[in-house]
Parts: sequence; C-alpha cells; structure tokens
Amino acid sequence: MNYIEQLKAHALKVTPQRMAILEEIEAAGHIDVDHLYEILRMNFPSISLATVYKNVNQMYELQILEAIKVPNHKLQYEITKAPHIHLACDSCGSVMDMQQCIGELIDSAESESGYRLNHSTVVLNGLCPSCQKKSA
Amino acid sequence: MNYIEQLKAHALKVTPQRMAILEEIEAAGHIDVDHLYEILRMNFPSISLATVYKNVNQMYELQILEAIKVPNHKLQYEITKAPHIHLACDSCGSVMDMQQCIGELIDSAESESGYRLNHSTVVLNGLCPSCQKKSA
DNA sequence: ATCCTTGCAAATTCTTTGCAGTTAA
DNA sequence: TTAACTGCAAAGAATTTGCAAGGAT
Repeated sequence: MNYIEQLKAHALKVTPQRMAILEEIEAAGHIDVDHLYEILRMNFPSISLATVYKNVNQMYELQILEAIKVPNHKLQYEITKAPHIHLACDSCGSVMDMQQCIGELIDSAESESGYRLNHSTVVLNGLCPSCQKKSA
Repeated sequence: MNYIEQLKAHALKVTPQRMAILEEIEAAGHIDVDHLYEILRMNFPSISLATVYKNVNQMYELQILEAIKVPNHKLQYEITKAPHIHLACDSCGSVMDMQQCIGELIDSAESESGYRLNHSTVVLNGLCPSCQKKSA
C-alpha cells in the first residue's frame, strides 16, 4: 500500500524521515526503536533519535503501526496490516506473522461487549522451531 | 487459586512483598508498575520500587503475569489465567477481560507453525461503551 | 506564508544494579 | 545455615521536551 496516501489521510506531512521510518519497519517486519534508529542512521546519518520516537509514537497512536511485547525484549513495532496472528518466540524474541482469519473473533467480541473495536493485537508466545532445537 | 503454591512451584520464596504484589494485581485486574507501587505503599510503606520491578519482571518471565500494551498507556500487568480476550479502550486505557475460548485458535496455530506455544495475549482495541458516549 | 517537522541538547522519567542487612526454607 | 530477597541509593537507559532552523503544502 501507499505510505504517502496513508500519511496524508492522517494529516501528516510526507517527510523523508517518515518515509524512511516506514520503509525500514516494513523491511524489518518487526523492530524496536533502538534498532530502527541504528538502521536508519546508515542511510540517513542526520536523523535524530527524538524524531524516531516522535514519529513512531504518533503513528502508533494513529494505528499506522502496532506494537508487540515479548518478555525480555523491548516493544517491537510493525506496519498495521489486516488483522492477523503473531507468533512470538520468548527465547530469541523473533516475531512471525501468520495469516489466519480472526475477523469472526473480533465481530463476536464486538457484538457481545458493546465495545467499538478497530484494531487487534494477537500474540501467541512460545518457542520457535529453531529455539526448540537449541533447548533440546 | 493459591499464590503460595504457584510461587513454590517456581522456586520463589513466599515473601510478604510478593504476596502483596500478587494480591494487588489481582484486585486491580490490570495495573502498571507505578500505580501498583503507589497502592502497595498504602499498606506496605517500606516496600521499594526496585522490589516491585524485580518481582513483576521475574513473575512476568515465569508467566505468572502477563502484559498488555495500550497506546498512550504504560504496560499493564495482570495475573495469568486461562487464555482469554482483552478488550482495551484506546481512550481511557481500561482493559476488560472476556471469557471466550481461544484454545482452538492456539491449537491450530501451533500445528501449522511448528512453534511450541504456551501462553497468549489477545488484545482487541477500540472504544469502551463509556468513551463512545463521551466522543459522540 | 504558514504550520508542521526536524535535530539538538537538556530534562525527565523509567528501570536496573550493587550491596549490606534480613528472611524464608 | 544458606541461598534468596529486600530496601536503599546510585547508576544507567529510555523517552520526552523546548526551541530555533528548515521544509512541506
């Protein structure tokens, strides 16, 4: 999808910093602020950490981004896409996306609760195949 | 359920501080570290913030607690119970539990992915009934 | 032209750590 | 008894803020 449209739709100006942030998060899949900053600096030496924070927070609040917490790891951000499931490894901290329809779940929760729901974060934690081998 | 048993099962000593932390989290339902500390101090003036952090982190890693992130609010902790759904209000930050079976979801995700899953955090975000009225 | 955004540095807030004394098992 | 736990204070991280200069619309 087009980030430019998305930014404009939220009345955010299309700056090179914002585009770079979105592109790097997209490329990384799931990433925390520190790591994102380190990567951005490679192609964008002048960017400041404060700018990364301001933008990530702002876009998170606008639901352009979502956040996933795994024990022992910092909050990881990703581009908001269709509702899906995250598989998170408690050992290495990696997060994998899984396409599976959770629309029904959301619909039934909404009608039962009276909440007006608009986004979701579903994280299933455990050990990824690779970490299972290591601990075996 | 019995916290004493649970602590012993994880080789954690049963201290008054730990019991108080668990009891206050239970009573609050969902609470962040700061707020928890403030409440604990009322009945436990000598408790230190460092102790709260150490214990919450430790119990989170052991999955005695789980964590929920809502935009604009600090991480909130709760006692780990049977897998269930959290309804979180992005406006007031409140979190409500909803008993609904997500065992199937977990089982199918596990068999499809090769992950060994052992806990889950399902958060559906939106506006609670009360905040819907305010914004109407 | 205007308002938003950036980058810097400082301030603040949050979290962890080391250690000596205390306590649960 | 002894290994774990607590509280304190200090250190260290993480995050936010104020403001002047620059940039997008």
